[in-house]
Amino acid sequence: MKVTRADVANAAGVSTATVSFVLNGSRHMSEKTRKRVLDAVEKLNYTPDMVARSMTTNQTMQVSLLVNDITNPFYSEIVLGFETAAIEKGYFVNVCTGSQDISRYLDNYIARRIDGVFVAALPERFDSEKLYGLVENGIKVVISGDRNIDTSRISSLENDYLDGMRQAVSFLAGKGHRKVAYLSGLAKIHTFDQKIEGYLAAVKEFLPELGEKLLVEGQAPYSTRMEDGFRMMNELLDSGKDVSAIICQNDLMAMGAIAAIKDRGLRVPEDLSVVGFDGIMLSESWRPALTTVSVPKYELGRKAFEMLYQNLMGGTPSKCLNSLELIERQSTR
Amino acid sequence: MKVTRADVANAAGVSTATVSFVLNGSRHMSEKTRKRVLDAVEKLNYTPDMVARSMTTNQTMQVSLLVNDITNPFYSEIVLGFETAAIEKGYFVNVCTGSQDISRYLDNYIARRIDGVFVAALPERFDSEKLYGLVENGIKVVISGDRNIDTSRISSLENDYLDGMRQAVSFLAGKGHRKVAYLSGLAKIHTFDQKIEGYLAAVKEFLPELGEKLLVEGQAPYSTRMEDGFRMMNELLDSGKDVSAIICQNDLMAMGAIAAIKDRGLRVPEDLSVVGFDGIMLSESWRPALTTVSVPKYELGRKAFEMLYQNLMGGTPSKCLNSLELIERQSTR
DNA sequence: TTGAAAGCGCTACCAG
DNA sequence: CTGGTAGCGCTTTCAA
Repeated sequence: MKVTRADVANAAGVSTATVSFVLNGSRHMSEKTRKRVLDAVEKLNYTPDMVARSMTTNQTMQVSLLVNDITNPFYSEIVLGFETAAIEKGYFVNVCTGSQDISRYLDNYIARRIDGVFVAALPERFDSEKLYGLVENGIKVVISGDRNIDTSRISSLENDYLDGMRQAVSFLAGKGHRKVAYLSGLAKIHTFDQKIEGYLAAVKEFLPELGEKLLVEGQAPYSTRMEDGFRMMNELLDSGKDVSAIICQNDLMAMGAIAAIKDRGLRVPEDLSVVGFDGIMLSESWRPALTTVSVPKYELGRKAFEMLYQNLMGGTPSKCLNSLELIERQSTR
Repeated sequence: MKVTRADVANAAGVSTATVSFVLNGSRHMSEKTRKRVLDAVEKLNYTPDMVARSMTTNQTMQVSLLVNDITNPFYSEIVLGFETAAIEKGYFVNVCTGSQDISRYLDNYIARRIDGVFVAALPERFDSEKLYGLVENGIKVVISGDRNIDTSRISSLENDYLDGMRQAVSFLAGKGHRKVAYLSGLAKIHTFDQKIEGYLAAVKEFLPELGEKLLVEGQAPYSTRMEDGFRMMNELLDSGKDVSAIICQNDLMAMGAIAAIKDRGLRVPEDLSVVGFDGIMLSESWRPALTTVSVPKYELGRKAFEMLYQNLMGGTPSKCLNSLELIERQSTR
């Protein structure tokens, strides 16, 4: 029923080995045989079976991208960049949404012999030993978001959030803001939100007089969605603390925060300035358009695949630090 | 190096067949042997190789979800529902973003022996013969968005956009709106945007006096993103046509349209009412919060997998029509 | 320039 | 209740 290599060989009057050689171009064949085989392939409408091929080549030509939360548009563009680069090199891409237990995906990678993975999920959500487990099983991995990783075994692709936060605080301070709050949305464990660290350092540098730090933490493992921004902004407002500008962990939270501000009859940026992070497409169409510290998402996705690919081709794991750029729009004054 | 079935058999002092039987529970084994095998598995840290297994079982336990545009949050929730249901049944899910040539994904499904696919991409973007090609290769498929599909071969899961549009127009007419426009964003080929058909019918029913139809079409294959809504709204406003309410193909376009309206100093809903489609999470946090015809996205994803699963278990392709619900919020008056 | 055949790791039929 | 073993479709070494 299913057309196989043998059928093609038969139809072309050659051996299965010959068919392989012409199909994979792994050996020079006479033009005549080549044509005979190709004609047979065409006639029988033959499609090579990647599963069987994987058995012998020991590679699946499948790479995976594990994102933290597919619901956050931040990841969409990363996915696009990654996929585009991967397809160019003939890989099939597998995106995993992060909606389930992360370890589960990781186990599957081993069982399914995925060639490489780009993990863009919060390291709090899984045991990083598992990552090294992948490596031991011959799977190449690139991670984004865990600065404690052993870069001799796993490639690391980070964004310079320390500097990004510095830009944000410095920008607001330059506009005359003295009371700048940060809605983190991540748990206290500072290791995972470098932005907290960046905020603390930048406040010290630019707003030394700000006594009590206006830092709002989230709940474990993370609460960085739009509704979290909405809720946390309300909490901040309810607390009666004096604040004139808010920095949010990401654009989604910033949007939620703005909704909360508007619902109280306050205006952005007249009464309160808001800056986000990520620079998702939505941030531009949102009204007021968001001032945000933008991450080069598409490029990040591409870069991640490139790092993976180098590793796949025999190179050693590498590391890379992306710079961020503040984009001024309408939500700040 | 890699620990295999044979190693386990060896360590447990049994045959590979025995190992298979206890691991798959496909035959009853004595408690003693069972334990011996399980211990060996544990000790050697053995993971079954799904690739090899696929070779013999002729199924990969992998299903795929092909969305039109991962960038549209509408799909995120569908993905979540689909994935959750699939994982419950032990399937590995593969989401394809739709950023590339759709046929390419389809070809890959065959080569990689994917068990089943849920296609939620616009049928304009690929040759539907390809879909039947999948079926011929033993792949089960569920499609959403093509009402012309042969449901004896492919399962169909549609949303009742005809009724949804009827609800939208009737709702606006009930509010006293006489000049209701529709920003479609899809090409003229009415077959693919049932909403156009619904709009025309509903206008005829509720607004018979509306002479010139206020229908703004998009460019092929589709232009239904936020910036398209922004652009099309500007075009409509520039045209000087008299209009008091706008229905948009989806929420994203509605948001873009609102941004365009606000940029002209007009207000929503005071000057213009706007209703969207889909009911994405964002639509609730947007200000003004969007009135929208909501699609049960998570449930739709789940349902899609269930249909696929029935088919996979030997059932015949089925069909299903989802009802929609209008949610009134702040963008209409 | 081409072919034969030995696996890759697993399942499941046929024996015992 | 357990084992032997023939494949699944493909690649690639070794011979011809």
